Amino acid sequence: MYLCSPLTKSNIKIRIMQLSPLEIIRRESLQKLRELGINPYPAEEFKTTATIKEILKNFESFEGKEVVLAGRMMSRRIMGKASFAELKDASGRMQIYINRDEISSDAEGTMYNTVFKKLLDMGDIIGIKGEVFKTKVGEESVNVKELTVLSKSLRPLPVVKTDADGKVHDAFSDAELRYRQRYVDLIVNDHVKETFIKRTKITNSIRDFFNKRDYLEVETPILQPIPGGAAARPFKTHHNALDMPLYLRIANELYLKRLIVGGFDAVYEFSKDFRNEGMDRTHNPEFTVMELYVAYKDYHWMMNMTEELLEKVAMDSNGTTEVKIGENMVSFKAPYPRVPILEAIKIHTGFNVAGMDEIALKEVCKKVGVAVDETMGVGKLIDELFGSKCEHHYIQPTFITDYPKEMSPLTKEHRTNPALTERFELMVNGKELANAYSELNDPIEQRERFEEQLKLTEKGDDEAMFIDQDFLRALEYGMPPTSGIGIGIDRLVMFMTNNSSIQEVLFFPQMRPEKKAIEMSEDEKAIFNILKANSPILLNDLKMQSGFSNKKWDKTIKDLTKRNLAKINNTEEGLFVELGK
RNA sequence: GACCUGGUAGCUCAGUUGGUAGAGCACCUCCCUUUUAAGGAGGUGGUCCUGGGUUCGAGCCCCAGCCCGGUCACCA
Repeated sequence: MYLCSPLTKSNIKIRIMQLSPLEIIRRESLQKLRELGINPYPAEEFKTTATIKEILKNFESFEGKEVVLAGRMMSRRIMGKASFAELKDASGRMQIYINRDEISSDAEGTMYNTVFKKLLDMGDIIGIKGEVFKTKVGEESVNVKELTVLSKSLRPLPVVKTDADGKVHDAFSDAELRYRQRYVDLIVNDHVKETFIKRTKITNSIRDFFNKRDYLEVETPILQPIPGGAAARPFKTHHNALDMPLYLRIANELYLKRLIVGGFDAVYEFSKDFRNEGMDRTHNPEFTVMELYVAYKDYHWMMNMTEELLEKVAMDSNGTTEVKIGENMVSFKAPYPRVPILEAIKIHTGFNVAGMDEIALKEVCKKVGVAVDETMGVGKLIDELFGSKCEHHYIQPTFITDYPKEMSPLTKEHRTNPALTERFELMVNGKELANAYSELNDPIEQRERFEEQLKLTEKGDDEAMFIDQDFLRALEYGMPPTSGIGIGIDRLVMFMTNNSSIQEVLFFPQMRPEKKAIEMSEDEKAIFNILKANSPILLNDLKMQSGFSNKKWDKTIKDLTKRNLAKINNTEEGLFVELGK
């Protein structure tokens, strides 16, 4: 069965055998190209000699010279025997000039009059050979001598125009269409492409920083028998050969620590993690975290490293440490203030909650208007106070340090205060960007912490909590004192590219599936196939050929006509059935 | 999960108290050899998200649903 879905929200439901008029014209053009002996999808390599960016950057050295370019035709201005078009390659856009007498070898000017003007469309991928020149009005252009069809486009692209002032008209801006058809988004929205190029610059910058220090980039399992390292609902799957459940990782922390046990001094991984939870502007079911573990370091060292890293990332991706995020100017220039979480709460609520028990803390929460419930322990209450009363104040990068122990089961106890841990979160623009610890490496305490967590979650949590015995075994062999950090890469990219939605920094954000094609039943297919071969056909003949009973025939033909796949015409010659439009 | 916007031509969008569905661009035909949101003349194109209901009559009103977005809740 032939399926096609026009680029339109109202027709996201996939139509059967229905092409839009624009698509029909393009398919006819495709056929005519073939009839002219032009392969619309040639196999040969097309060797280019330059990119558009190079030409525009060094125009003087290219002017008057011959170049070969390939790209997508984004617009056309046809003026009789000559035309201008816009060619877009991976590096940029430039104008090309096409003259009938230059590109056509025959007297009829077939290449120009028929191929270029009639059979090519906006969106087609072409190759050109020609001479670089400047037009009368000073636009850098290529005077085309040879035109090659490299790939015919069968669907019309959205038409986006930019005027002389740089103002964009009729922008392709519908978020749903942009995310579902990111390829179209990337073709017509240059700034979208820039975002993703910047994303790669950011990850390259981080890799460069770590590799220069001889930190080892590693890969650890995505399929894990025990989803550890964080508390979140995992995606569950099943391994057939082993007949056992497996989980997509929610974090890679416990595996990286095993590698530190194994004797690597510093390992890092860009980890695609998966969490089976809600989706919103800042959460996608799969997302990227960069985790780094360095032996013989503590969280103070990690803060210094983080400052240095982010300053470099800002420079490498934006060329400056001052980055505009929403309405705020944020400076990634080191150093960043360090504020203990209890200090932050004191500053923003006026209450010193240090040493308070659960009852006293709940009292404070009530006074400052933070909702509480029975399941909340000391750690959760402090976290809640910080989250709702303090977090949003930290626009400039700030390390919030020394979180309560209860909230941090993988973190080493604070060297001077046993109620706290050696942990920091880096806040930027009022949101968490990174989370780091002096890692807990006491295997006995680690086991106890896991068991405490188990008790906490038993209170009324639907998230299954497992104790990873193998991880504990590894710790029992001895892990050096280590500091680790996780940086939310999607969030970092959002900051550096000034996007407020995670979907803008993921090529293919998760979406609900488009509506399924309406499948034809076997009976409908049978009728439809007869009809396809003979349309129009006398209704009685069609019925005879189908061999269906009266009832079956009636139902099937009614379903087909209802969906416009078939049409019944009452004429003087009799009742005819023909293919629907 | 709750609430709020929205869904109309290929794209971006109008659409009055409920009375024959509109514009710009794109597309098609014609003119045009340095234009640039090219221009001029003419034309084609619609499951008004889906399904019910009210009505003589629904793009518009009512009910249910679908999908995007936003806000909140949830989320180490």
